[in-house]
Amino acid sequence: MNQSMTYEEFQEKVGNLILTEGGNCPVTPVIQMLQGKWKLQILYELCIQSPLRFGALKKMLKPITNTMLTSALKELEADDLVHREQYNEIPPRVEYSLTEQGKDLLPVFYAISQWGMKYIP
Amino acid sequence: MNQSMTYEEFQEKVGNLILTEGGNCPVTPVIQMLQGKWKLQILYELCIQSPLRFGALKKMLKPITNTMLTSALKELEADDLVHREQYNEIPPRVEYSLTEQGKDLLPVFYAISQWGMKYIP
DNA sequence: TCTCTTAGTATGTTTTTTCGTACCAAGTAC
DNA sequence: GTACTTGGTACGAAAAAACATACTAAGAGA
Repeated sequence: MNQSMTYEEFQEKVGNLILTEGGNCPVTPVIQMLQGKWKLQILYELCIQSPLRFGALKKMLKPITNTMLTSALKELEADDLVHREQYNEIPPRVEYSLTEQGKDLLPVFYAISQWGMKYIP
Repeated sequence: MNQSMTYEEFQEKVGNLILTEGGNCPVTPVIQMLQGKWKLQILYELCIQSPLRFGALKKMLKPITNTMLTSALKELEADDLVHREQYNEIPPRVEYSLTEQGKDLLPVFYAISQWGMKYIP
């Protein structure tokens, strides 16, 4: 969407879409999929830099615990947003990157960054 | 952002931005502000239809409880994303709408809806 | 042999969210 | 006088999320 779309245009476009789809909303399930303390953060880090190893990701999201990072990554993988590549080396190496579906979330992060640049001091 | 921006272009643009801002990232704080089970849902409902009364909002987010809706709305109001207009009538009437800052989140929801239309069956 | 490495897992506990129920004001309709 | 209305609040209980800590494999280097 270009930045010049008005509120009313959005209501018309997306609002009508939702009404005509009969409850099959294209936004609500996505919101739910991205819910959780770390998911958006992880996806965003992988937008900026990719692939990233488990340890690197952990360092970037600093106060995160192993358990949290593991479980969030598993869920993102299950939703096919993140790809996990395991190399059978010692010590182990695992690299995480965005899938095509994950990369398609870029416009979301771009829109967020636009808002942030306007309003975050 | 137009849909044709590539992953690499985003990395370059936003990635450089973050590096040059020295940790003052325009995305992370926004993500955190929008965190919580109901906040994005509420904002989205107010994108589609506005203003909405407390009761109407509650109906749209159906399994939500009074407590949750109240606290989420308060936080959104504190972040100046949602405006609360109280009419002194009996029975009480309170209407919620997006502020200008709130309306500026439209591109985010538009981007989400684009993703949803592509990938949600 | 001892230590270091990485990418986790297992466990139990603490902290945070969320829920459920009851309650309020104060005017209108019956 | 009774019930109904709305937009909440208060409280404790239940559920969920997050945490800290300890542990693993299996090779490299000292």
